[in-house]
Amino acid sequence: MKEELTSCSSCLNENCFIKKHVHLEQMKKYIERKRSFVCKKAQQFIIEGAPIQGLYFIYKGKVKAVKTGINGREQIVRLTQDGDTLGFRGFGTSKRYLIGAYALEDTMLCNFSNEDMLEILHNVPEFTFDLMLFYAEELNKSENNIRKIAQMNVRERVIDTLLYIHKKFGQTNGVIELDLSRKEIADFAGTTDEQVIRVISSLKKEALIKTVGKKIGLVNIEKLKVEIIEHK
DNA sequence: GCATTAATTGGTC
DNA sequence: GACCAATTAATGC
Repeated sequence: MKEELTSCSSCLNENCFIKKHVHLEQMKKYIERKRSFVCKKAQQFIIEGAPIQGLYFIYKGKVKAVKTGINGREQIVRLTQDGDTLGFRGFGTSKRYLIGAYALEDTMLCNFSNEDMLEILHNVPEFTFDLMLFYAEELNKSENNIRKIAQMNVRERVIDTLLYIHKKFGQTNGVIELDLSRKEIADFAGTTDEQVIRVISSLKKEALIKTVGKKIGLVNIEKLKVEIIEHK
């Protein structure tokens, strides 16, 4: 992971917490102290259980956050992209990261140290307020995910994750802009890769989706939405 | 082009 | 619906 220069002033991520408050005078000194680096595709930059080294912000790229479960099975708990925040779950209360994080493509990251983050939380109320709203929203999302995994069947869960990654990462040239393996879709939907493959091939037969190599494209989004509408 | 890895399919429990 | 095995497709080097 080599060091790289990313400047907040030229950053285009309007949804980034740091960027949102970069105009505040108190933020200046922290921004100067931030560290940034590039993480290559498939590399891990947060290790579950390792000591917390501050908060990460994605400058550009895509990342999965995972929790390791029983007999080594992984659960993808979050997928993130430009401007998103990582490592906030254990922040403040835990000394160690509660998740692991892997780059899904070459990703440029910004990192603020623990000390700086704590100082920001104490000194910049606008920032703290926004972060609190963010936590509330994230809590709601994760509760929704619990419900989905508990109540939806496999087909519905796969459709749901396809719709989710489609919405979050978009689709160009008819395929979703995110390189997830079938295994990773399974880790997200809480099932196995074989199940995912089976759902994908029946959806393909029904002409609701299409595949180009390992890439997936949604063809009939409305029909897919109808299938899971009662779980919304 | 070969070797490794991922996707797919079929079968068993 | 998970786990296993065999085949085929894709990808790295």
